[in-house]
Amino acid sequence: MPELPEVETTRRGLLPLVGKSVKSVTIRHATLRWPIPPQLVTTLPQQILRGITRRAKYILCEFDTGTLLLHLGMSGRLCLLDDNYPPVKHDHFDIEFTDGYVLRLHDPRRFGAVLWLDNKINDHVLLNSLGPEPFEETFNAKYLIETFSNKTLAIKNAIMDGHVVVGVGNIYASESLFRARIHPEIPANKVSLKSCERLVTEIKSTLSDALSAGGSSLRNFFGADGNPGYFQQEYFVYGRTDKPCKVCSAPIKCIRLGQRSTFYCATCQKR
DNA sequence: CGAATCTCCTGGAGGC
DNA sequence: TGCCTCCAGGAGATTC
Repeated sequence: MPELPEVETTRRGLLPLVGKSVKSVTIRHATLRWPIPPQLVTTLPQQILRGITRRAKYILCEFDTGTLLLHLGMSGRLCLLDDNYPPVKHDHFDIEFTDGYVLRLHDPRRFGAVLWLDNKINDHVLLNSLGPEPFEETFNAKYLIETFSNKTLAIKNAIMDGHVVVGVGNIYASESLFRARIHPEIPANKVSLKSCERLVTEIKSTLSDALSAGGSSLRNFFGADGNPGYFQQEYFVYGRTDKPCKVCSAPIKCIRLGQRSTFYCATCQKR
């Protein structure tokens, strides 16, 4: 499932499309997380793609009359094709450009989204209450302490909440907590300032390490060019149940937290 | 309000 | 080979 580094890698891979003019839009399977708006077929053609930005895990394609919001869900992949190749199963949505390039959404589990935002995008309900981007200066230990002050839920669940900070998915939540030596079950409001400082540092470095590695490592991620644009990244704890901790050799534990697998080292991450 | 649970969906893995 | 069950997971919706 694409986490923030995969989404950002995908966005960068799509940048060659900026400046190009839309020729046609094809919707093959409209029922993603929400229905793909049918009016895209008539509104997008002849518009020029002005820019591609990102907020949280949303990819935002700017046109003159609005913004196309793309989300990859868990199994989504955006391919940049140099010709209109025959679609395969789960190729749900295409934007064909006048020079032959095609932006194609492939999403087997259909948790992804394609939406059209008319208004100022920051007013949209999906975007207007998001927390800071992890790489922003405003995401710091002081902010975390204040945000956590009334939160009793487990710290791991807290950092996966997009209203706290965006872009920390299940893999990087476990990885960041390990690197910060924080037990995932500690109530958020019990995490000390020192620990929050380490956590902020490690969330930033974990995500930026993954970004420089070209995304993450899950089997269904592909770069925007359609190739497996990643290499297997070494995790400290994620998916390493019972394997030795890379720091202390104790066996890695796996528990369920908020219906999600959570990995940690009981020796390195004290309660 | 916060917190926990439910839900969407398909493919792959494992059991028999 | 086939069928069944379980699991994976982003994040909004629902419930308490």
